Amino acid sequence: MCSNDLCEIKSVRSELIDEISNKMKDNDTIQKTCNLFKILSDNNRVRIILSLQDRELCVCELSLLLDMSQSSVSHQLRHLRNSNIVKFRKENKQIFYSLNNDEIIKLIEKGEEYES
Amino acid sequence: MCSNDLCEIKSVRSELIDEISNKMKDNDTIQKTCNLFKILSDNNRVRIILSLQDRELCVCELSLLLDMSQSSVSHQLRHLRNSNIVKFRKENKQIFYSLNNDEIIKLIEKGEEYES
DNA sequence: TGTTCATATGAATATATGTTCATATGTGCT
DNA sequence: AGCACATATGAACATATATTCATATGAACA
Repeated sequence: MCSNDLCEIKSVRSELIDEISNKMKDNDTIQKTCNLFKILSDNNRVRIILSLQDRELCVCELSLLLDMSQSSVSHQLRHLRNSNIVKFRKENKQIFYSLNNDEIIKLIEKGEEYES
Repeated sequence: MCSNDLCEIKSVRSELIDEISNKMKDNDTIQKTCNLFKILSDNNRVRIILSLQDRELCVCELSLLLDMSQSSVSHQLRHLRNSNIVKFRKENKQIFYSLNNDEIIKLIEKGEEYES
């Protein structure tokens, strides 16, 4: 028997559901992970990250390399900054971006390896 | 010197950009990876996947467990089916969903481990 | 065959997100 | 001080996506 108002189903295994619910990861943890994956869900953002592997590039070089407008690159870099994925360094008029570390590359590669 | 119309920047390192461009991964590969990450960018979808680890559940059990409407669960399961992440089995009136394999769990855990 | 349970699905809605456009900020140079 | 280069940013716009609502489909059962 099932006494919920979400659905009328009678054949729910309540004990199993309770058990899974208790073992379920903390929602904040899941949300944090999802936010990271969301960063990696955009083609242009991933291409920016891949471009910054092993070197630093300035905004216009990224813009030129990836065929994106300067504004678009800048907006995406802001997301990557906020997510602590990239850092930057000012040199004269230019701002050079680079990866904070290689962890993000490894994660992308794990995604790439999935079912391939 | 730089002869592009994307930006007016003169200090672009053209040779470096060409080199990176040549080494850049195939765009289809990147897009495919991004699509996978996009699947994992939604909290409810990830919770469905985590719930299906080690067992099969029917739609209403998922709905009850995750406090989502039946319709919403069903829509999300469609995405997971289309991405080949889950499979299903019919038993009488119910449809039991389960993971195709554990690769997706491992990927989620990799994301969780990132900067933690 | 009519009813209930279980799930799927299309349309509508609200929200989130990426890009563009215009402009602001800031640096170096003449 | 004025100008060109380099980047950042807010607003507007278009698109994508998640949820809800209503309804369709389908199986079991009386």
